[in-house]
Amino acid sequence: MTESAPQAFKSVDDQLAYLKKGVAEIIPEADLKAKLEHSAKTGKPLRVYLGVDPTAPDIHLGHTVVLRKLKHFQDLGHTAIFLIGDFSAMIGDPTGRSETRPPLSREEVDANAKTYLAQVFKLLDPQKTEVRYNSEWLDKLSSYEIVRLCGHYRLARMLEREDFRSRLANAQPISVHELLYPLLTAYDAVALKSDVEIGATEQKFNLLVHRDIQREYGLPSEVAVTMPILVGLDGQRKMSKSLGNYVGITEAPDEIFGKIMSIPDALMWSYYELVTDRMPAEITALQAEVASGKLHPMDAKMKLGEEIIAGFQGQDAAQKAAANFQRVFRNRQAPAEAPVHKLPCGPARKLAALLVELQLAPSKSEADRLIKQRGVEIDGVAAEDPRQDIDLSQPREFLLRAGKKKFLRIIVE
RNA sequence: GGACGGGUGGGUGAGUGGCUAAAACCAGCAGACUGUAAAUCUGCCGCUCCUUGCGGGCUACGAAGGUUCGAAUCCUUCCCCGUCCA
Repeated sequence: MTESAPQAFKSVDDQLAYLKKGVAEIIPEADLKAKLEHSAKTGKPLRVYLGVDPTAPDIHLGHTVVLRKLKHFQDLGHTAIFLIGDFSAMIGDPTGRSETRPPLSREEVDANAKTYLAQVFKLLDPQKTEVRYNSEWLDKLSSYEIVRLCGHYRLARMLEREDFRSRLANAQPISVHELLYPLLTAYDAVALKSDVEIGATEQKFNLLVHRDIQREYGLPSEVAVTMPILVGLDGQRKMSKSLGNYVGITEAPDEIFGKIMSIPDALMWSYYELVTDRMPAEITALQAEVASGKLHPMDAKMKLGEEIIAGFQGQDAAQKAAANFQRVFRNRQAPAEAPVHKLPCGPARKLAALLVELQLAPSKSEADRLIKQRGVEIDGVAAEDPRQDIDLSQPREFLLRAGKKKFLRIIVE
C-alpha cells in the first residue's frame, strides 16, 4: 500500500496539516486548533461527526470525500461518529433543490441505511466508529420542544440561503417543513455534543445553523469543516449517479480503473487530493514530475486508479486491474482472465443470436450492428457475418470479444 | 374551484395531414487514431425476418376512441404536468 496515513501525530500542528488537506473551509480555523490543543492536553478525543441522509442505496467516490475527512480524524485517534439521518431523510434536505424533495418512506430509508453502512466501513474502521441514527432523539422530541427549537432561529436568517431565496423570487413553493430541516439536524449536533462536523460545501448553510443552535442550547459551537464537491468523470459537472459520471465504490476493479483512466488529465490532481490519503507535498511532487516530463501523465493516472481501488478492494485487486488495463487497452489483447461461460453441446447457433443469449448485446439488431462494425471477434478474428453458424456440436473452447471491453471465454461441453 | 399553456425516441427539443422510425443537439455504441475507456475524425444508434436490400413485417409521438386512401399532426373523451387567478 502506498498508504500514507500516519497513525498518531504528536503535535497539534502536524494534526492540523493532515486535517486541512483538501478542505474547502474550516469555520473557524482557530477554534479547531484550540480544540485540538485542548484534546491533546486532556487526552480526550474530539467528537467529530458526519451526517448523511440515506437517500440512495449506493455511495460513489463523491460521497467518499467527506467520509475520508472523517477517517482522517479517526486516524488521529479522535472519535468518528457516522450519523445516519434516518429521521431527517424523511423530511428531505432542501439544499440545492429548486423544488420540494419527495420524502422517503421508513422502509426505503432503512434499506438504504443498511447498504450504506456496509460501504462506509470499507473506509472507516468499524471498531472505532460510533454509528448513530438521528431518529434516536428526533423521534422523541415533543411538540413543545420542537416549537422551542424553532424559537431559537429567525426567519430572515433562514431566507438568506440561496435555494430558498431563489424559490421565493421565482414564486416556487417552499414547504414549511423544509424550513425545519436545518433546525432538526442542528438538534443532532446538540444531542451529540459534537466538537467538529464535516460536510460538503453545499452544506455550509446547514452547518452554520448547527453552530448557532448549539450555542443557544448552551454548548460550545462545533467547528464546521467543509469539503469541496468532487467533479465527475466528465470533468464538468459534480459527480452524481443521475448524471452517470460517477464511480461506485463497489464496482468491479476493472470498471473503476477504466473510469479513472477516462478522466481528463487535469482532473486527476483534484482526485489525488480528495479521494486518496496522499499528503499535499507528495501530490505537488508528483505534479512537478509530470510537468517536467519525468513522469508520464498516463502513469500518474494509472497510479491514481490503483490507489483508489486499493483503498476499497485491496492491493491485489488494484494491481490486477492495472495489468488488465495495460493488456486490453494498450496492447489490445484479451484480459488475463476473461469471465468464463459454459454452454452445453447442442445445435449450431447463429452468431447474432448467441451474442444476445450471452448478454453481450441487448438485441439482435444491436448484435447485427456490432458485427457489421467489426466489433466482434472469435479467437482474435473479426466476425463478418451475423448469420454465421457457431458450431456447438462438440466440446471446444473459444474466446469471444464483443466491443472494446466485453470478453467471454466460452467453453462448450 | 377557474383561466390559459403543455405532454414527441435514454435526455433536451423540432415537427401542425403523406417525402417521418420522426430534424438538431446531448448521451450511448463501433471503427480509425492516441499514453488512456481523454481529444479528434468516421459510421451506427426502435424491434424483428430473411434472399443484407436505398428489402419485408411489426411497434412508436400521454391513454382510449373517431375522421381520412393516409394522422405525431384534425375531432371527442380521459389522464398527467406547468403557469396565473381564487
